[in-house]
Amino acid sequence: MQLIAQIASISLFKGLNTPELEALAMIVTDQSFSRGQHIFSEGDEGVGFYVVISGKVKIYKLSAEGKEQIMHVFGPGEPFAEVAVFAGVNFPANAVALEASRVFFFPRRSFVSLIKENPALAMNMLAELSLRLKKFAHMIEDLSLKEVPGRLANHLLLLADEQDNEKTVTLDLAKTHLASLLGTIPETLSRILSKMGKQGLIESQGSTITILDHDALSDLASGEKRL
Amino acid sequence: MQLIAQIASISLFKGLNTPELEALAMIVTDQSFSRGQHIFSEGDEGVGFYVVISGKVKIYKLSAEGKEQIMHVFGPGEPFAEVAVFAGVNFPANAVALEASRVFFFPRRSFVSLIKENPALAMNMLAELSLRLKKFAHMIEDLSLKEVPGRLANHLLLLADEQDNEKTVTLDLAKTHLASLLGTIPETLSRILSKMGKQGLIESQGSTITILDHDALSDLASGEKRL
DNA sequence: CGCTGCGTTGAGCTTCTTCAACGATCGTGG
DNA sequence: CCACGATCGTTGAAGAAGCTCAACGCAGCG
Repeated sequence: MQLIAQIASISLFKGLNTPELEALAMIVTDQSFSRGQHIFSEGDEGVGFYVVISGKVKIYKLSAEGKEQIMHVFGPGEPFAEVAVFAGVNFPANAVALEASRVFFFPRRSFVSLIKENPALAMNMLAELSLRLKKFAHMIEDLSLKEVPGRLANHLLLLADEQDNEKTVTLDLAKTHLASLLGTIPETLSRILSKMGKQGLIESQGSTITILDHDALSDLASGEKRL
Repeated sequence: MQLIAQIASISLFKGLNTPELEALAMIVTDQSFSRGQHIFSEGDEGVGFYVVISGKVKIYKLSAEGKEQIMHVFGPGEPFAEVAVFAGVNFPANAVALEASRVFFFPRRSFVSLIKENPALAMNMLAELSLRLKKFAHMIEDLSLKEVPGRLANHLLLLADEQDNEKTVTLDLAKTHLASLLGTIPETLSRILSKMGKQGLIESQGSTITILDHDALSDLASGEKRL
């Protein structure tokens, strides 16, 4: 059946055999959300976790004044909200579909019993959480040790790497969202992009950015130079 | 034997039976570090993880200009550097003993095989990593959404809570370190402490701080008010 | 066609950092 | 046991980075 195949294609579940995948198929719920729709809110009871099948989901926090910090944007194949499952706490952030999205939901109780029977699944989950932790550590480092141009440069280089394209990068996020992900606001991002353009580091046209001076971006990203 | 008892008292290993604890005792290395001594550096190969037995260990990152961001300070009973074990990567940060410390080291390979045999251990580790993730998420939120006074207020309230003392709090860290943990510098921290004092929120004498206006601190911590 | 969300730009201001100086404390070696 | 150096904490003055507020063009969509 198609469902099993879809579950098997999730990297978190790789290495599982057919009966195990079937067990997962038994407990999963298939959910769809339209653009802008709320998946859960900070403080909701953490009754399970999700895997993005298609679309894009942002996890974010809001300040008292309404400023948003995006913690993560998840795409197809990526699990989110696992923390609530294993720490046994309420969701510590909000989740919204950035575009029409389909997600699989795995309820906590059933999933925990599966994982207890299944060392491979446990190891996959440990690896996943560890990587997440590493990303967060990097984010903390960026926020406190680098200025916005450095964070942006870093992000652009990462994108170039992911997209296998030395020179031309396509922003996968609206600039407003990118600003929030970098821990700043759209105005600041806009100014810095234009400054980078004037100094010949990049060329920016809409969501397409051409990297003109890779080395200068690297220097910015490592905090060795300033704009 | 004493070693087994010490291992058993580590909360990460709670619920394990005697043979399992003995297996851990077989692979552990007992290490001691004096104040200021280096435990590992960013980029070192992640060959295992640690548990603090006594003393205090700080995990931190350095910027290009030498500014430090403390990611975490671990005390007795707390494990650190697990990420390297499960993500199979090099240490992403530096570790130094803040005072004379004793730590247990568990080598990666042996530990991974133990965890594969042992669902309870896996679940404990998952819970541990999840909590860590939650703390980091909170730190990111603080860094990007709150100003320094808010972060400090938050920290003081947390300490008061931990220390079960509504009014009087003892800083467990040198102010220089506290500043680094809050993502700022000693000068700024000092100014804010004195400002909080002038406004009657706290009274600060060395590392002892008396909370005079709990509500005002709460307002600061949630970002609803300013100093 | 108007509306709404996005992106950009300018001016002013707040917050925080930098640089510098100085007093206090603490541990250590003479 | 004292003296010295090092670390720590504090304070002041100046500067930089980024935020707020406001205005405006532009595109997409209902």
